[in-house]
Amino acid sequence: MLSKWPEALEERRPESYRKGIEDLPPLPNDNKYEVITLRFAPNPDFVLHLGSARPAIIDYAYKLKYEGAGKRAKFILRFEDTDPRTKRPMPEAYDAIREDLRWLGIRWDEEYIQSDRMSIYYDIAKKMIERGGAYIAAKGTDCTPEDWKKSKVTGVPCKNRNEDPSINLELFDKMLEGHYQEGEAVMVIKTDLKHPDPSVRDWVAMRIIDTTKYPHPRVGSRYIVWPTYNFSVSIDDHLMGITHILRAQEHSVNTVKQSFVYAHMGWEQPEAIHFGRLKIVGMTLSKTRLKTLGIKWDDIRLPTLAGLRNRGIQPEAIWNIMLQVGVKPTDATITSDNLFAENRKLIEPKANRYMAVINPVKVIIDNVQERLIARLPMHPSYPERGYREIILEPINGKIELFIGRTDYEKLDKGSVIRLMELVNIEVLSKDDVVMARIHSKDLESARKANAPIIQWVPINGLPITVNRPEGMKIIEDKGMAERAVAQVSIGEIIQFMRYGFVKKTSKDDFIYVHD
RNA sequence: GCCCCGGUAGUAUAGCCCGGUCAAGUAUGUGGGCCUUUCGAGCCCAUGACCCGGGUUCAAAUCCCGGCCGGGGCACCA
Repeated sequence: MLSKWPEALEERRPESYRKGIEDLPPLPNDNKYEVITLRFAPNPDFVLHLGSARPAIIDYAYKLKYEGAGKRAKFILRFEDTDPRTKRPMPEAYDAIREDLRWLGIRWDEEYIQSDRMSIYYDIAKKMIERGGAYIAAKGTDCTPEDWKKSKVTGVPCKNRNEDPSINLELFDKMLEGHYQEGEAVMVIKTDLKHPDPSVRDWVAMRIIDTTKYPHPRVGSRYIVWPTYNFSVSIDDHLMGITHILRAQEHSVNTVKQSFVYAHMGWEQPEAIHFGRLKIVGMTLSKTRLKTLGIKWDDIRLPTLAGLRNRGIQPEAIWNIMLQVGVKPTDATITSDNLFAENRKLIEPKANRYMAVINPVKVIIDNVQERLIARLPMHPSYPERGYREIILEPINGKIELFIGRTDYEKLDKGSVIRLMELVNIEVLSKDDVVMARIHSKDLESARKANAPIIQWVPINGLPITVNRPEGMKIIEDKGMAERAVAQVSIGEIIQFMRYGFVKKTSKDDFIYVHD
C-alpha cells in the first residue's frame, strides 16, 4: 500500500491519508469488475479549483483503496474539449491541469484528449444510425430541426425518426461534408418522446460548429461536426472500460440520457455515483465567475489549485478536506478556516519562528550599561534545530529597537512589557517614539508584573512587505524583520511570531498564508 | 411550472439498504483546565444533533405516507 503512494505524499503523512481512504464506502458492485476503472474528465477551459479537484481526489483515493486491498485499479485522465464555441478550451489549461494533478500527488495510467478522437465518435455515430438508435433532423427534409423540437412537445415523432437508417446515414454524410451550417442539422438519439423530463426526450448527439469562425485550439478548423457531452462521454466511458463514474449531482440526469446510448449499442452502463455540491463560504467556485475576474488563474486570492499552491496551502490539506467531506449526495459547506486549520497542522511543525513587526514604532531604552543578548530558538518545540543570537550594543547608554504598531497602541506610561527573550522594560513616555527603561531581566519578573510578551526587531532589521489577501483585496503589510530572515530560502514557509505563517517569495517579500 | 436528489450538533461526517446493541460515534468549532517566553500544537474536562406531523411495529434516526426546507436539472455547455 505505502509503495503505491507518490513520493510527494509519502514524504509527508501517508498514514492519515491511508486512514481516510480506508473509510471510504465501497463502490457499488465492486466485485463484479476485475479492474476498477475510474476517470477524471475535466474540461480544459480553465484550471482546476477546489470544486473540480474533488472528483480527481476521490477517484484517485478509490484507486488507492482498491489497490491497497489487492485489487487491480486504473485511473484515467480525459480532457473533454468538444465545444470550441461556448466552452472554448484554454490552450494552457491542458498542461496546467496536469500540473495541478501532479501537485496533488495523482498519477494517471492513461490519458486521452477527446478532440483527438473525432473519428471514433463519427464511427459510433454511424453505427448508432445503422442500428436505428439515432436519426438526423436537417433543413430541407421532412424533419427540420424545428420539427424535431416540436416533436418533443407534441410527442409525435418527426419523419426521419422512423425512416430507414440508409436515409439518415446519407444525411449524416451530408453533415460531415459541410452541406449544412450551424443549426441546420443535428444527429439525435432516439429515447422516449414521452419521458417526464423533457430534456431526456430525443437529445442531440452531434451538432455543427463553424470552426472557421471558432477554431479549436488543438485541431483548428479540421472538423465541423462535433459530439455533445453526453454522446462522447458514453462512448469514451465504454471504450475505456470505465466501471465507476463519480461526479457531481448536476450530472444525475445525464446518467439517464446516456442510458439510451448504452441500450442502443448493447453496452453495459457503468455505475454512477453522484455527490452533492461543495461550497466554500466566502469563495466562489464558479468557473465563469473566476474567469471574468480578470486576474491570472494562479493568483493567491483565488480558490484554484494554482492559487492555493502559491498561497502556501499544502496538497495534503486539500486531500484531508476532500476525504472528510466524502461522497455523500448532500451539499457540503466548508469554510476557508477549515482548510486553513488542516494546513496549519501540516506547516506548524515545519515552519521556523522569526520576529517581525508591522508598521514599526521606535523604542529607546535609556540608561543601559551593558549589551543585551537574545537567544532565540528556531522552533520552540524542536530545540535541536538550533538558536540564533541578536546582540544589542548600547550607544551612549541607549538601545534602540522597533516594536509593532498594534503593540504600541496598547501601551501606556508605566506599562511593563517583556521583549521576547531579551529584557523587561517599563514605559516612561509614549509619543512618536517610546521612551523606556529596563525594569528587570528575567521571565519570572515579567510574569509577576503581568507583562505581555511581544516580539521586536533591532534597529538594523530588514524592511519587508507581506501581501495579505483579504477577500478580493490584497493588503500590503509593511514592516521590519530580524536579519536572520535573510537566510530563509525563497518558497519556504515560516512563522512571524504573533502574526502568522508567511511564505517568502523574494528577498524582502512574503505572502501571508494564514494565522 | 415540470423532473430528479437530499435533510443527524455551529460546520463536516458515521449510523439508514439488513428496525432493537443509538438515552446516537468521530472530527472540527466553542467554553474551561494543564502545558508553553508568540501563536499554534499536545493532554484533560465540558458543551451540543436525528426537519415537522401521521402511520406500521413490542420497538423507528433507520420502513411507509404527507408537509416543510434545501440542492440540482429542464441547452445544438461540460
